[in-house]
Amino acid sequence: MSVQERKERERAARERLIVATARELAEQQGWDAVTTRRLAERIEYSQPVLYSHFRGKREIIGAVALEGAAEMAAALRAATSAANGPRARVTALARTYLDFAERNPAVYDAMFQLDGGLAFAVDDTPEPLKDGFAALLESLGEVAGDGVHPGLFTEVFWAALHGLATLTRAGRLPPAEAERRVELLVDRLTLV
Amino acid sequence: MSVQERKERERAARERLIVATARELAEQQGWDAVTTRRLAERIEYSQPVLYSHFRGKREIIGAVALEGAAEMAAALRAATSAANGPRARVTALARTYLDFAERNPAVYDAMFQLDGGLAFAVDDTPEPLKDGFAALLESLGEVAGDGVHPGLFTEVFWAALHGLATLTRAGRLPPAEAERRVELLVDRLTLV
DNA sequence: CTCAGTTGTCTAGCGGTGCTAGGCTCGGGT
DNA sequence: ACCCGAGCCTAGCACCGCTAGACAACTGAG
Repeated sequence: MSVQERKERERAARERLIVATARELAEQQGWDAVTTRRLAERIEYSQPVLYSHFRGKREIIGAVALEGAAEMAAALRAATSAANGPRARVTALARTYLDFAERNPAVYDAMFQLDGGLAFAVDDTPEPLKDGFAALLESLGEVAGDGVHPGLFTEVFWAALHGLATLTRAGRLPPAEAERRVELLVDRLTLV
Repeated sequence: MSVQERKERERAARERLIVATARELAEQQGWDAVTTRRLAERIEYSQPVLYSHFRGKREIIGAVALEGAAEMAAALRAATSAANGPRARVTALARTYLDFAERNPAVYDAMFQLDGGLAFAVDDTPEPLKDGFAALLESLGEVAGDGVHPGLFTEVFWAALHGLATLTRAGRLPPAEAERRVELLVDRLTLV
């Protein structure tokens, strides 16, 4: 039976290699450069091997997105747990979110711009995505204000962060004033 | 000279036809379905004709985006001019913005999600785009609050709207509570 | 009225894409 | 020792954006 186990381990390792390589290639040259041929060449296998792990390119993007969601959730929790008081936590959260988006543009795209075939905001949403939202909710729920549903508030705050992240990166907003926009957003949206 | 003028008119008409057809096809079946072949077939010309009007597909997307920006600016101005008082204007603005994004998803994508080769937030930004931002600024500048730069406030508010629009349409936010999110956003961000 | 030249359009094709059918090789179980 | 199936690759499909080059039609000069 050990042979089979070894094969499964190797298979799992190769799957991680595919996802890591796709992510790396996307960060280096953008998602347009992540073609099945190039990806296959980089992992030193032929194209069809990719399809024995994933249904298609979309699923590979989805796998990168899930990896990114887990990382982002961890980053957000690390930042907020190091801050004192609700207000400071929210500021740290916002900065960390935008920082993550700026430092990992390809991963951020996989999560929110591209079609990775992932289900959001429904029952069978993958765990990392739910957990990412939960990480936001933990800090933002504190400052929603009385009578405001924490989930709804989190959605609105998140949408604002997402808008800032995407518009800035797409050149729709000048990057110079980014920090002042964050301050304004936190100032206005949070109570306390 | 009249012959030349007629040809120019026909040429301009055909260019409008290309843009209108691209937009229609994108709204019907998504931008993925807007291929140069299909587009050429719909306008009943061969592919190369497209390239005598536009440098490439990107420019066609850009043309749809400009058309959309002009329409959106007009819609925003119509909505805000019909509302009484700064606060009501902002609410009307937000609703109209999100409504436009929902009703014209392909056009909204052309404006803000896809690469239409357009320059934003710089000197040689095309007029319709500047005007769209101006339409936002007219109503939002009123409620920025003392000491807050109207342009900066407009950028933040716009980012929030953009985030709501894109996340909702991508299935990242449940559509049911959309109206309550707008109310919350306007409540918190606007002073007065 | 003829004819050269320009203008406009088309056919055909290049190099790329995501994806898959079918054959080959090689290792494991009997 | 042999057979068989898993695993991988080569080759190819249909499509993509884009373009070179041939051809037709119209313009304007003689």
